[in-house]
Amino acid sequence: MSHTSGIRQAQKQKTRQALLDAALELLEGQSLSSLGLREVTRAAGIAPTAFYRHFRSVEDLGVALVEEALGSLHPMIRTTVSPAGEGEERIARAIELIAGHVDAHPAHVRFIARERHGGVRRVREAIQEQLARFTAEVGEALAGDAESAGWSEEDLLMLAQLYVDQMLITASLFLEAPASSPGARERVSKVASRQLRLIHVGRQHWLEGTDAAGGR
Amino acid sequence: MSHTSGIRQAQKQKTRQALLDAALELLEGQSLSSLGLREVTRAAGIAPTAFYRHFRSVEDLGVALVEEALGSLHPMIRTTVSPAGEGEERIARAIELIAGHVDAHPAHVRFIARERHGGVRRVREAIQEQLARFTAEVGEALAGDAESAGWSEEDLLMLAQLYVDQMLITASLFLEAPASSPGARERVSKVASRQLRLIHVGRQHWLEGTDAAGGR
DNA sequence: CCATGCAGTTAACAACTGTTCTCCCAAATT
DNA sequence: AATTTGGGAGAACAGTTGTTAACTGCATGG
Repeated sequence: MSHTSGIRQAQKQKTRQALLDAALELLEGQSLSSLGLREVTRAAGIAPTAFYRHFRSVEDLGVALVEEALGSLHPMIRTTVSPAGEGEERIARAIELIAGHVDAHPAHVRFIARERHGGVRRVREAIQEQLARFTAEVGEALAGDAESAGWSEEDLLMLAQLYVDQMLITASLFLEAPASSPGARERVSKVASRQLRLIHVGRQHWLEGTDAAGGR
Repeated sequence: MSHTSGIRQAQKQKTRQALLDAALELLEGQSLSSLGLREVTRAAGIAPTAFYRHFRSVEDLGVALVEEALGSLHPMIRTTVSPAGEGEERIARAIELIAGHVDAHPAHVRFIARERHGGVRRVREAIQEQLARFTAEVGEALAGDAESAGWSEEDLLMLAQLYVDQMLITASLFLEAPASSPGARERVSKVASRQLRLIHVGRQHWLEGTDAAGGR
């Protein structure tokens, strides 16, 4: 049996993490499909062959990175949609949360944005699966909101998808905005919050043209 | 001086196109940053060294592909926003146009979606530049619409950006929907049209909470 | 305290990469 | 008709790649 503690297991996970970290750093300047096994081990400071003790291939390493990156994104998305405060204030808080997360984990965000449509199928699928889960969660959170009264589950999901995609776009824009220039940051915030507001307005008047209003 | 016609020039452009075509096909299964020069020339049926007669590097080949891909996308985006017909019908036509374009040029669409956030900086920038131009054009088209009366130029641009991003997302979803399953196609169409409709509703009620209504 | 398990190393392999230089030959120019 | 031009081919280069095999040393379980 494998003890969860022990010097051995700890060391193994330590170099495993070193591999993940090294890969993530290298991936800021290239895509996963061009990331070499030797390249990663070199950056991590271990022999090429030791790689196989942790992953079967670079592709597997990529899938592990998806878990790591979207695991840290998980709590954020939930908080973003949390129904506290008035509309305008909620939007501002959501934007700040996104900006903060991009500042805290830029490499993770870049990795997801890049590999979401990237060249490695299994990684793409892993990201899609996680994002689908997020969308479902956001949908549930929206269902608990007073403004969602009368909404069909189908429409809630399409709105959730809109929100999730909008979050990713905004995150990627923050990533591109140079950290040195607060002006660029401010511009991204402004546009993103207006877009969220427009979606919010559309949400508020959504049922007016539907059967729920009594027409047909 | 160089004649624009002539057997020589024609042949050169023919093999140049063969390189672009071969690269585009290879890029369906990987990212540009992992595309090799020899790989491309092999698929195009020419010697590796002949590559340099057309491009300085694979990176340059990528930039040329951006021109080709977004050049063909150019007329589409314009038509999509064209202000003919009633709201609901316009949305349906826009979705059909996107679906049709994805069917006609799947590799181009995939390339743009993949490399927009991909690992090659100059290609990323080329795509960003073209998309910014599209956004500006869409903004102008929106300005000529009756529903845009009273809108600030700033808000028109943020709406245009929302539309352009939405188009790309929808296109990428069509790409992922297996061509064999018309059911998946139908589902993508349905969600996308509802999202467009929600944005449209938001657009119609945008000015209600603003200075233009007389408040403040 | 000894035997086992296993993370990590070293050496070697065939295959592949981008790039340079030299040559060829047909089209274009004179 | 003679000469220049330029797209393409061929060979060779120094590096790099993923993967294999056989090894070493140390934490672990009996």
